[in-house]
Amino acid sequence: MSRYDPKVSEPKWQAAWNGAGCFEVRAELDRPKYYVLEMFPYPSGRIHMGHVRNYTIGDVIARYKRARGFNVLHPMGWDAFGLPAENAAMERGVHPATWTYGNIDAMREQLKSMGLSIDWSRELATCHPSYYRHQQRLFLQFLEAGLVYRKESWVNWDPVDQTVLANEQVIDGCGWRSGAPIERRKLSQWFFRITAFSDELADALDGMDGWPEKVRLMQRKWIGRSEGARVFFEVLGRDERLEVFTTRPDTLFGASFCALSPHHPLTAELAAANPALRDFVAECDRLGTSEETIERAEKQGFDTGLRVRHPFLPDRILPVYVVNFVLYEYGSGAIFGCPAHDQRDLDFARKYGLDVTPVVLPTGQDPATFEVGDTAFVEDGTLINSAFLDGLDVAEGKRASIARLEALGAGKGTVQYRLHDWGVSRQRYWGCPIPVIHCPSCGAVPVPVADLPVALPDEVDFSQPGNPLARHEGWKSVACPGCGGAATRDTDTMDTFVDSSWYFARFCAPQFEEAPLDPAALDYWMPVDQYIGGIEHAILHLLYSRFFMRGLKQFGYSREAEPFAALFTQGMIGHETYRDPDGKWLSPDEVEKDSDGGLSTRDGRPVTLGRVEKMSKSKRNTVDPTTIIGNYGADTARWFMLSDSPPDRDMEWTEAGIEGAWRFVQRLFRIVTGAAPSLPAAGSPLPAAFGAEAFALRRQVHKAIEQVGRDFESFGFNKAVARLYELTNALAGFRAADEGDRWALREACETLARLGAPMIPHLAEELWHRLGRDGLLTDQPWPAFDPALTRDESVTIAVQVNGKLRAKLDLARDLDETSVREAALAEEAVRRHLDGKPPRKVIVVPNRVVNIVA
RNA sequence: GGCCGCGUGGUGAAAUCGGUAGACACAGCAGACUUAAAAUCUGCUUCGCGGUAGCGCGAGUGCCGGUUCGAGUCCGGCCGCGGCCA
Repeated sequence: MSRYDPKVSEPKWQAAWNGAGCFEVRAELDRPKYYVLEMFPYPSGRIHMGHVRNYTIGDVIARYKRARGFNVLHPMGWDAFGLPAENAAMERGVHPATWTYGNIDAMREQLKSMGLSIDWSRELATCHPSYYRHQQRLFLQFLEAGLVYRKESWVNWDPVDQTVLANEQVIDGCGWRSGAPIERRKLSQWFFRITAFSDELADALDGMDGWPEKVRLMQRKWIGRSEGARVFFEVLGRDERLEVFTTRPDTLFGASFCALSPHHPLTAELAAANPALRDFVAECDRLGTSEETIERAEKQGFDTGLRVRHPFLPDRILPVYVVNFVLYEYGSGAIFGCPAHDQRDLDFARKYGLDVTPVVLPTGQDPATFEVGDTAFVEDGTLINSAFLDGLDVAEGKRASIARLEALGAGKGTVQYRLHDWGVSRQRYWGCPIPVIHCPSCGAVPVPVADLPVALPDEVDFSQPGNPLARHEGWKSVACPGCGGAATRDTDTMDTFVDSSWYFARFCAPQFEEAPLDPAALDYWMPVDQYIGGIEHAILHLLYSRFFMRGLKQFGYSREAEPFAALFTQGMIGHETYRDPDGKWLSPDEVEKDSDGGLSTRDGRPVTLGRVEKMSKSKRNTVDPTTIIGNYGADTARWFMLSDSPPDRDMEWTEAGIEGAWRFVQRLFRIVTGAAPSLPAAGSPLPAAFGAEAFALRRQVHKAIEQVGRDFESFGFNKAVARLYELTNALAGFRAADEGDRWALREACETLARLGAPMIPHLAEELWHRLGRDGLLTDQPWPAFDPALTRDESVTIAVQVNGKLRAKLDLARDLDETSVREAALAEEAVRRHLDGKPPRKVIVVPNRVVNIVA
């Protein structure tokens, strides 16, 4: 018998789908839509296993929903701007555009070989002027709406990439891409006013039940809404007040000092006249801006000599320090320190010998003896030593303190967020140019819409570090659109997160030219019904997209404020790691398994097996999807991806696993094609009667239809795989003897193909064809199950004595309780365990269990 | 340190509403076919004890306790792993 050859079948069916235009869709208002989207890839040049998993999951959903009658939008594009293209230009002298478009061509071919049900007519690349032109238009609309602004600000400067990074792109004080330690610099930057939506972005999370709770929590924390108060302290000898922010106005009576951020304006003013303070600030700067580093660093302060007056106690005078643990970006950049109830303040107070007065008493403690040692008391309790607040709890104390501050004009209740506005200026070439012209007399002037796009110049010089656009005089110099005078373009480009903040909306009408987005198309397709991608984008990309969507709504492009109705985050793919005797990492194809299970290199040196880790170039434990698809075909790769591990969990790629999937693909082909010649003609009428075997097979078939459908709806692909294994096993052991048997066998074979189609689409088409069916299986609706066949008429009931299984009964479904009880008590094993005594109690759970209490 | 998630055979896992723990697969073992190997097919495979065997008994879902006729599932405490935040 011939083997299934994916090298022949897969291109054949891909061509057939392509020729029939199966996946090219348009808005059809009378049909329900379903928009499936996987996070679009960065065109690095090759797909990796993470992509295979991501796009396989999405494709199963897309194909399943399509069979279920939905008008499915499943597009693909390229997140094509970004630094690697420039690195390639610097290292290899290839133009970023050439490099990027070449990579896109290569990866498109790889993705196509997976047999994905993608509407390729909608393909877009963010680096193409036909895309970024619209992005520039959107930028100007955000600008007009006051949602984009320019300000001087401290930035995280990546000295290796020579660019600015957003706070969230700084990880452990280092650039997220380069890994280089970050420096602080002050630059003029463009910002998206994401904080205009802080409350809304946080509040809307509550209703987003299609998102994992984990991601919603991460976003909520990122936004970091906290309620507190601004408190004004009178500065002695100066005609000004120091404003501090606190989340604990209830602890004001425990204040023993005030502290300024090294970047507070007052610090700068004092430092101008004080070299020692200047040195201290410089030392703080070396810490970087990472909150974690700052938190871990030893608390240090510098007494400015300034003194302030306590707002409630005119006689209480507090010292003002500049400290290394207060962030200028958060709150007002100044705090009051209450050592007894804040750990950082306590560490600081102990170091500098400041007063520690407890003002919150833990429940059950005696105020006369309660003392704070090395650990601040941060929980709820009763306020003491606090005049009019005494006796209140923390929440009441906050309210009362704020009320008094407001009455005295010494403060105000306020809400603070951790979220900052989104700085998007990047000093790079390969990004979307910011469509603004700087004129000496008119200031920052938007590029007129008619002049868009502001296209990137082709001629660029990458021989020096820094931004080639800033050195490109021919491109930079323009006439001011306002006054006509000599002016220069903004030479920064946008953070690539801007590109990915609206691509999903552009997919709705990617060729629409009049405007960035077609409101009618968005109205039909948006929101994305199912978004699928990695957890690493849980905060930034998803939060920026949610912000952008609110802008798009405001500009009338969208009626929806949320882009993604449901989100699924897939797990990572791991692989064993290997090292040679020198400790160097080895790739899986450099390692051989000996007959006794030991590992060695091809030249016979011993190999140390390391633990399973996420596939990465540095550990060399990657497996190339092209090789896998070349050797086994796309269906085998897809099948293994979906088997065994639930898709949200990390999975391990193994040789044995892919071999097992390959064997299944072959087995399924063998069984179905082996049975095909003996089957009744396709579409033969239902026989009048079935034998017991055929009836049992039909039951299993219809149960599988019900279960696999349910599994797909709930992302239980591993369970769907298990059901199809079961069905295949049943089919393999089935011997058809009469016409009814053969009819049931055809039904089983066809069902197997149809249920498997979303996961192994090429093989399913091949089987459908070999079973004598015309047309494409891809165009077939999802099979319906007969509810009469999914309910067994007899059930197995477990009989327990004192909760322990003693017997099993095969009884008619829904048999009356008395009969079930009798049957259970009549069991020999039950009688043995009852030891002749009457049962004390018998619990009968219909169709499931009988528990006899002895 | 805080918050969240997860702990089930040799391995990945399943158990949908508190009701037969281990479906399905991988790996392993035994057998059939074959000159042989591969492939394929059949069977076994949670652990312990007893029995020639069918089978019986006991234990068992990280640990300790609780609720319940009945707990992998619910509750409390602990331990371990992972993630996020600090």
